[in-house]
Amino acid sequence: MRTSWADAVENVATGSFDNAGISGGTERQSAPTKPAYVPPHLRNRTPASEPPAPSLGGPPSGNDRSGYGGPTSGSRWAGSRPDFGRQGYGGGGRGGGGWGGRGGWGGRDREVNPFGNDDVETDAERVFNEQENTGINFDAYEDIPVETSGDNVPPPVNTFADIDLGDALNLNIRRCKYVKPTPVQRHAIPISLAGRDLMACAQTGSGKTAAFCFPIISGIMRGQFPQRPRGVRTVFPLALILSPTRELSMQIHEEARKFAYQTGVKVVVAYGGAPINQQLRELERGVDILVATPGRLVDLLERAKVSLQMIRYLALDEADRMLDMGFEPQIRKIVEQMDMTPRGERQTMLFSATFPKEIQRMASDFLSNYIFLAVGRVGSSTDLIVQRVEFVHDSDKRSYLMDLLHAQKANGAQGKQSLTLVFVETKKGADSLEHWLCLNGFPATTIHGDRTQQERELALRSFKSGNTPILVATDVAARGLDIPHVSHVINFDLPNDIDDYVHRIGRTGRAGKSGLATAFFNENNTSMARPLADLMKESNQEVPDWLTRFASRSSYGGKSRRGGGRFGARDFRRDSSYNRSGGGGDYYGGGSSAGYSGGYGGGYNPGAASAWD
DNA sequence: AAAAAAG
Repeated sequence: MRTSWADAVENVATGSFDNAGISGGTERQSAPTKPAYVPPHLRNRTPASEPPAPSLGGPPSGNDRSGYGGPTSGSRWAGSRPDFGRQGYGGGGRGGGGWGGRGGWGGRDREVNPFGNDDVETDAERVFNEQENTGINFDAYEDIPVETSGDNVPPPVNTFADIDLGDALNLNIRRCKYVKPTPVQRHAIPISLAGRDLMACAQTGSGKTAAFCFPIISGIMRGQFPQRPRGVRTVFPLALILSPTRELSMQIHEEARKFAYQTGVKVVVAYGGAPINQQLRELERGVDILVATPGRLVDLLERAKVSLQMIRYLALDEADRMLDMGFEPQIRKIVEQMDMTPRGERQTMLFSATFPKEIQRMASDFLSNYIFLAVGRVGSSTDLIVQRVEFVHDSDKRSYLMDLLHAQKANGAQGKQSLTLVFVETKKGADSLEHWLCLNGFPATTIHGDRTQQERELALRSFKSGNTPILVATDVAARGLDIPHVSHVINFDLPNDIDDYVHRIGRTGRAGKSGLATAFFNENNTSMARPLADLMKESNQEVPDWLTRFASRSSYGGKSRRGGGRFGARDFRRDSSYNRSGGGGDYYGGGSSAGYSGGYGGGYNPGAASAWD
């Protein structure tokens, strides 16, 4: 079934795109004819040396589609790849030449080096650093449970060298000291490079950001895009990355800037709570990839500072959160009611560690003939995190907390570097606990949505640096934040959703490091007893007897169990209750997907079913 | 019921 890379790509190019659901309802305004977009790596070349560009001329979306659908076009998706992109931007500095492509860039400022120093390490250093930097037992990767479903799933790769990401990006990968792709990267990158939509479920701390950034950057470097209008005050990013919190957007931006360094791909971030004028100035200097939180983006769209009509890539990080009750209307507005390129004509990638079925169903509105990917963690789920639950009445929580913090301090072995993240339920509770900790001589700070953005960022910096090694946080810090050296996550108040718990404890045990998670449980948390006990059992944790008793007593109103504990979720399309609806044709390209008719995706390998069924 | 996200 799986053949070669090129075949897989070819299959995608020649048939299985779902175009059916799109052509009807979506009418897009024709943009005026524009000169062809010059990709960054070609900007200082003479026309004679350029590869034949697909003819562009009509509406940007329509003909770009034919551009990557056509097998002979030599487009960025197709199997036939001209060698542009492989040379001319390799040797470190990308040389001075004035770029013709973008207006007003003649005196373009020098790109700030996002890496501490620009040296690419020697091989000896690389070997030395390999374990320290990855910390992951790569030998165990063979055992990692992986589930894919959907049509013609491209096969995974084993090394970055197996994928042609381009010299500039490869150099940045080395600068980041990434040696091997993580499991989610091994699977997700080929899928994205093949132009497919993707719903990816992978554990916290498993390299998801790079998994969606690499294909986006690579695609923009190679892509042929219509020239974006200049001289207007509206900017036209090619890629949009949305995340649920400002700090996470900042973090993604910082990472993406490293990956995009010296590729000519410009990454800009926009989020609320910060002066908009500075962000506007950044935008006006040019943007290929926009990283944003929903509120600020809607603001920018309504002011017509940003247009989404040239978006080719849409990525939602923490996608399940983005589509939950609070966020969903805003996301729907951005994706469906503004001028966003319709699904099928853009590439959409959804990533999260958890993916409830109801959210998957909603998310499929944004996707076209997508591949579902679930990648487990090395070993069993959350193997690297030791989870403890203690029964603590609300009135005793503070003194219990103090005991834990004293013990941590006395332990000392982890030293100054050891950080403790304390989650509470409410903003008020966060302030009050921080105040109390400080009164009692514990160096604590707090982050939550009632603090100013400046205070939030200061708190996070102070925590990261070890200056205040205790951070009291609401769920604003539950997802995605990569904070090295968090050795202990304390759920002072348990969340009401097991998925939130999973994300919270995922702030420790990152990048192969071990971590400890302690939860305070009492009679107010009975609804969490069952899912918590199940989760702990699945991750080989010791479940206290009293919790088991609570679990068996509690009626079960929560969400159904995750697939065997190896994954955050499984493809809802494989759930029989969704297959009889007949709406399935929506997702599988209106019959072009013979491989799926049995209920399993064409790329699914039946021989391995016993591993997770 | 709370948290996040615009000002």
